[in-house]
Amino acid sequence: MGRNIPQKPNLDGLEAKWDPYWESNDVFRFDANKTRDEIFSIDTPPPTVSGSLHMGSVFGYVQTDAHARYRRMSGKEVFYPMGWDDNGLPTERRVQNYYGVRCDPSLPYDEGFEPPAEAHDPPISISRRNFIELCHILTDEDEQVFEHLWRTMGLSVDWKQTYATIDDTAQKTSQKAFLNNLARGEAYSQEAPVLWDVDFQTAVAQAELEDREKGGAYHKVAFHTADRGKVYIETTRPELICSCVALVAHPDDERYQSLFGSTVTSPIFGVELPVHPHELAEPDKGTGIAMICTFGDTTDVTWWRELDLPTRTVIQPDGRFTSETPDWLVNADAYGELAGLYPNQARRKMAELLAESGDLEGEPRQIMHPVKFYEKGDRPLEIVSSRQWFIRNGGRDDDLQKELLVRGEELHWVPEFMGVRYRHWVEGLTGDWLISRQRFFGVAIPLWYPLNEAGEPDYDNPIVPSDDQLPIDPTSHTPSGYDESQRGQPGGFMADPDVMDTWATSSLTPQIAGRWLDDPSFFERVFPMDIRPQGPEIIRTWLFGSTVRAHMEHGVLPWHTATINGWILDPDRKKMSKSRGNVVTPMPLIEEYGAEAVRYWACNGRPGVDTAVDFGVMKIGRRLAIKILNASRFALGFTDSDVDIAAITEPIDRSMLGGLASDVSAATKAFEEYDYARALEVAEKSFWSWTDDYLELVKARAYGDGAAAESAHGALQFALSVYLRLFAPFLPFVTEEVWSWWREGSVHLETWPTPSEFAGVEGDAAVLNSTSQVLTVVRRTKSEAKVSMRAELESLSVSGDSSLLDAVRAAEGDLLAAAGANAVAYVEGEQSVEAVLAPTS
RNA sequence: GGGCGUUUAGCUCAGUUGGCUAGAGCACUGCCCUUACAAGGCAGGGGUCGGCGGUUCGAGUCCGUCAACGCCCACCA
Repeated sequence: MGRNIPQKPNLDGLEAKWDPYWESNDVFRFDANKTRDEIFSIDTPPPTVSGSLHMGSVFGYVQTDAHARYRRMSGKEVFYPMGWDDNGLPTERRVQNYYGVRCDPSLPYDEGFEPPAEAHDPPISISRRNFIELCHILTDEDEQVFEHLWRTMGLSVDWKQTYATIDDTAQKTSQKAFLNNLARGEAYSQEAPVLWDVDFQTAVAQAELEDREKGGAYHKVAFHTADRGKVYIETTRPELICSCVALVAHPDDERYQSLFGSTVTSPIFGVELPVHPHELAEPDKGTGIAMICTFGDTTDVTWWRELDLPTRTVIQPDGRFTSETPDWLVNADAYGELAGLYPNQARRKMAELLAESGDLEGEPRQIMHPVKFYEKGDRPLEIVSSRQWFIRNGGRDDDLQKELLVRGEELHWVPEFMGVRYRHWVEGLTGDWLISRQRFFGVAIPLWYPLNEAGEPDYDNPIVPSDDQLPIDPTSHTPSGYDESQRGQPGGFMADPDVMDTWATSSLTPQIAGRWLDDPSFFERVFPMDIRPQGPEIIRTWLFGSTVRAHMEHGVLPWHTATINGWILDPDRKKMSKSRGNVVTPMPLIEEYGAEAVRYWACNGRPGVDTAVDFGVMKIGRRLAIKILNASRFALGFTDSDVDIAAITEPIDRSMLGGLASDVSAATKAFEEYDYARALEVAEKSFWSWTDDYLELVKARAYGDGAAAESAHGALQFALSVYLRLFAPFLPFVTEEVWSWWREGSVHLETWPTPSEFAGVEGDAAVLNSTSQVLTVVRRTKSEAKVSMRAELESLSVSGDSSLLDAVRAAEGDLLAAAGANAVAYVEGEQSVEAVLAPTS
């Protein structure tokens, strides 16, 4: 076998060389003919393609790839698909900004519409179908950018196993699962107050909320009692006085006992309002008595529901105050000042009105307080009553909650403490999972509603499509038994206009990637999956949602293990965010340091541990990769033939292999525990001592000939084969490059090294270890004397117990050559080494 | 207010069931062109392991407590 070893090997171009090779040779192709126990399946997170690429996008994926490569080498058939999460709001928002368009569902489809070459300003209004087409065009482009990144990073994905959360399979899967939920009573629709984003004009779910500290002001406002007295409330939202339905105080609050059961009238508007006791009212908050509006916050919703209060809505879905004067206002004149305003404008106006009327006590008191936002939104959420679809998630059902908590305990969490986040989330749920969104680019709720003779929909008896019709868009498909001309007509039907939230579809990634509906045999071979790798921030959404869906649909956990990666921080250990302008993107780093270096950095981050982008670590990774090239060149440079392991006879050679065998065990154990970082550390530490000590010790012998030289050649080849395989999960390009110098096929399809390979060549690790220690002293002596490492020794004396002396004696020839000594004196006694330099002539 | 995590050399981090004379890399200092590697190698200096208190023959490692930082959750009138 001829070897083709470059004179001056380097890392440049390895990504571009090996990625196409792997693809064209089907190296990572999944063979679905294997049985379930032969398969290792991965529920890869589908990245949001419309999102920005940053180091967080690389971090977790590389860690998962290391697992995938390890399992593949360990003999598993690895199911490693890749999905793209392209449906949903992020894509819509990106399309709006990218092209300068707005979706207007009332417009007709324009067949000849050409997307603007650059963002149009002001935005063009286009039909829903045109808008969706643009979403597809742009996500296709975004997906290519992601695929290019993943390939450059060397992810060992089977690129024939891809899906997108908006493709037909995903839509069909999502709709079928929803219809199953509906049939089993796990999905239901309801008219109810929901959290509402006024910019996107859609409902949002509890899982998508975040609190932000915002400035506000307490306004102390007088309500009037029947006996012309005043009762003060404090509110940050005086503009909602017109939607006030009651006052509330704690039942034990002495101050308000006399008011319970009586009524007060609101300032400005003169509306008569009851005063109720309720446990949730906190005596020490504000004045201890609060106004209940429909709806100012989620507590209002609780009071409204529990006290059975009327609904007086003033805020419209677009966030403005209604332009129609509400009919419940007694003094309606003032309302004209508020009509059409946004809440913050109305708040200022209302404060003026209250000041004028003398109902505002003192100046508003400025405070900072947490305000609920949609995580992708820019303005505070409002609460709007509307009809929405929900999937039960245990938020309103103790039995289901218990079942889901048990699932969380069954799941193997890596690291273990991440399971706590799941438990807390499930325990803290306050309602079912709101899945409907009043948006466009998503999987449609696959339902129609019959219209009665008055043209009103019967929401309780939706018209359900048959399985073979899926996927459907009810706004363009006609339900069977009806004619399209009956759409919107009395006695006819109407489509559910909503789409499902992205998570309602991505919670089914195991079913989508696993071909649940189209190929049951395939599904059985990959599901439940082995691992779900993901970030910690989506435990409450993706992980929990997936658990709910699999629990309901299949009665099992969707995976055996969840590996949760850490959070990525910028080089200054700050959270990366666009607004901070500290987002680090991967491509420039890959160009500067190489993909292997970035992979090395990612694999150095411990499982679940927050990790800063660290160029220093990348440099180390790059240096390691270069070292592998050079050491390999050395190890393979002596002979073109494979040396039989029987030729490995020298004690130090066998000693080196003995030590390597235990390193292999340690790395394997770490990988089995999903600790890729430890596996890398073990391999790296072992490799550096191999190059620093063993290679130096055997160098002279290896350059010679005869049996002693052949033993060294054999040991070098043997060890190199092991090291390349140990590093293959982390540094796939450089290991493949070296493998190609002397072996056929891909190193990534080779067997993971096992201790049994070492049978017959294992020696006592002490020989190499002891000799290395002696060599270190020799080096120190030379270093302190400031002479070359090639300087000759006049004498070399080793003291220690007999086992140490025997160990060194076994490697004496190599030690003499590496140390530059003529002889070693062995002395039984205290352990020490004495090296004396020869006088320089 | 509750929970989880982190706190080890100037920096970034290891340290697996308690045995450590506490490690690595970067940075710093010195030396070495040695035929795998100068985009390198060898060697060196540098730490009261966040504070306090306990358990133990022995604690970076276990327990309690406090503090700082980060994240998550919470009804935000």
